[in-house]
Amino acid sequence: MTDKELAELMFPDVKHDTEYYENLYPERNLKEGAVVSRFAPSPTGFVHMGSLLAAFIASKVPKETEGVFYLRIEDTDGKRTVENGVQGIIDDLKNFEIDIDEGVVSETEQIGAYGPYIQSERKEIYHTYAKYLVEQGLAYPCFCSQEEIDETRKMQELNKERIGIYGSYAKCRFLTNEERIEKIKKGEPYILRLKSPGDFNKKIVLNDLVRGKIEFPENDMDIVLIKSDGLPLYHFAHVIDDHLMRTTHILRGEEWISSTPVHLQLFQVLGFKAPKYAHLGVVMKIDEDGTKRKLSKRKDPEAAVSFYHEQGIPVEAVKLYLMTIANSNFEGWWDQNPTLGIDDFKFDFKKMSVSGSLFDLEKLKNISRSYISRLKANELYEKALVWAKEFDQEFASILEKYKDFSISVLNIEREQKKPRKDFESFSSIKKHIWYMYDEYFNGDLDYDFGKIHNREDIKEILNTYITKYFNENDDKEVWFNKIKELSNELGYCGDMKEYKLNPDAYKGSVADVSTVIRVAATTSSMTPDLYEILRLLGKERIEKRFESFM
RNA sequence: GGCCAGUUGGUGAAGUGGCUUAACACACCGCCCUUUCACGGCGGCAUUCACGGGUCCGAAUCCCGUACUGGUCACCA
Repeated sequence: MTDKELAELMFPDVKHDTEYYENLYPERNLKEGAVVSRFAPSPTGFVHMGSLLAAFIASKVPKETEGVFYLRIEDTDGKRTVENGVQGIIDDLKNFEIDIDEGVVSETEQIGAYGPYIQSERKEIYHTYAKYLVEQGLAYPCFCSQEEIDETRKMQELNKERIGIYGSYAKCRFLTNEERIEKIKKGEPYILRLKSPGDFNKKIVLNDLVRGKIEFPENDMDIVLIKSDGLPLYHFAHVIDDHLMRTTHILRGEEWISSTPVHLQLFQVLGFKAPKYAHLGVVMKIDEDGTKRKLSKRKDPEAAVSFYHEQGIPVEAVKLYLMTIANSNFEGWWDQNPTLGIDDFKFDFKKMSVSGSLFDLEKLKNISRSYISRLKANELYEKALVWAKEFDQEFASILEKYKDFSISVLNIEREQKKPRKDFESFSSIKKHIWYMYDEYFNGDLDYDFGKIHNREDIKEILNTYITKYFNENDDKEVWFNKIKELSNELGYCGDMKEYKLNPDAYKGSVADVSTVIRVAATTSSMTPDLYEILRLLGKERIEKRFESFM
């Protein structure tokens, strides 16, 4: 019996030969140096920081080289897939403005000429290549039961041997085709294994784009190619798909490094040209017990990419953060080129950190603060509004109702060489400016006065200010001079330097007087420029607030 | 346990044999500026690059060993 007959018996449904698919999915006609890469998650729900980093880099490099970035769904393991998992991934990518050129664009839609981009829809393709391997005598059916495999493992553990199906442990490898065919005809269940040509004593070199040369023993395990459910194992699917989709660069997490020898071998056995590999360091977190570990979807809410979307951390800020993790020279570059964006920066694999970096939320927030501070007031307004419409409708309606006013509020101490950096996210805006809106400025308000506690003193300051010194039309200098006069009139020191020299000679200083006005108008002793705030609030509102306080 | 990789301050890191008395950024601390809070400015924060040996006139940088950390060893991806 020949291998061909065996193959025919095992894969009776295969209609085409491998040539057919090679022609169906021809080499891409791209310019020299164009990178084709992909993001290929399994649909387990949402994207987390670590995968987002991989997706981000994988999308950036093609962008730089006029290549192609596509999304493929790896759902060959039914147990892993989660309801709405695909949609979750698509949403997360969309939220972070990682655009795909090809692949799965919605639960029901795929675009591009190299599909299908969902592995469970590619069964026939895998079978075609599996059949080819059987025909060539490079793969064989294995009839071992799970129990037998476990048995072998136990024995190997006992003898301190390498664990796995290789050499003489690959029992079914030595069956004759007659025996194989007979078993199949009897209906014995089987899977497909690679007849590994590798030699454990020989070395194979992986030239990783990030890590450089890594040397491994060749793979000699007869790994599973097709599972009993007829779907391929990851390794097999990866090789077939990335070849047929003409991927040039595989960017993935470092957890894949150790299986790369298997992949390289598969490429070779199938006669494919192997792509370039770049294994990215994973994003880590310090656990409660002080140890480093991979950021986990289940344990760490901040690992979910949707968390940042909800928090209103601008997508640009997250990308900026990822870029600084990916290439540490980016931060300095951005500082030198504040008007340029990530797209203008050239990513460099060699500058990528090899070991997994700790996820630093503080740093992210800081970057977010800087980013927001560089926005024009109207840009900030628009972005904040988009966020609020999704996560804080009440605030959104207020922003819309008082559009110009809101932009003015957001503009306080903004468009200047060193703008304020008090908003770390869109969600934090409200807590900094709520008092500018009467809708929020009511009910039981909590006034936080500084040094001056005496109610009579406070009343005196407010009364004198509003009756004698307040004029809406004053410019800032006049205004502040009046505050000084007011201070002097009531026994506070109008000059800070003088006050610091002689604090005991006065009831307090102009700073204390300002604080009283500030707090009466806003309840908070920590606000940006008082003059601007009073100006925007307007006389009527200020009077009302002072009165209601008194 | 086998295989692979990594180890520079609280964090991210620069650094590829002399220019390093170890950049820069975040965090933290101090001072200054200042009508509050911020912003900003200045300064502090690793006598030392996991440890031990070796090579060399010279090592964070090269070699060996040890320790520790991470990854991986499935009909998961």
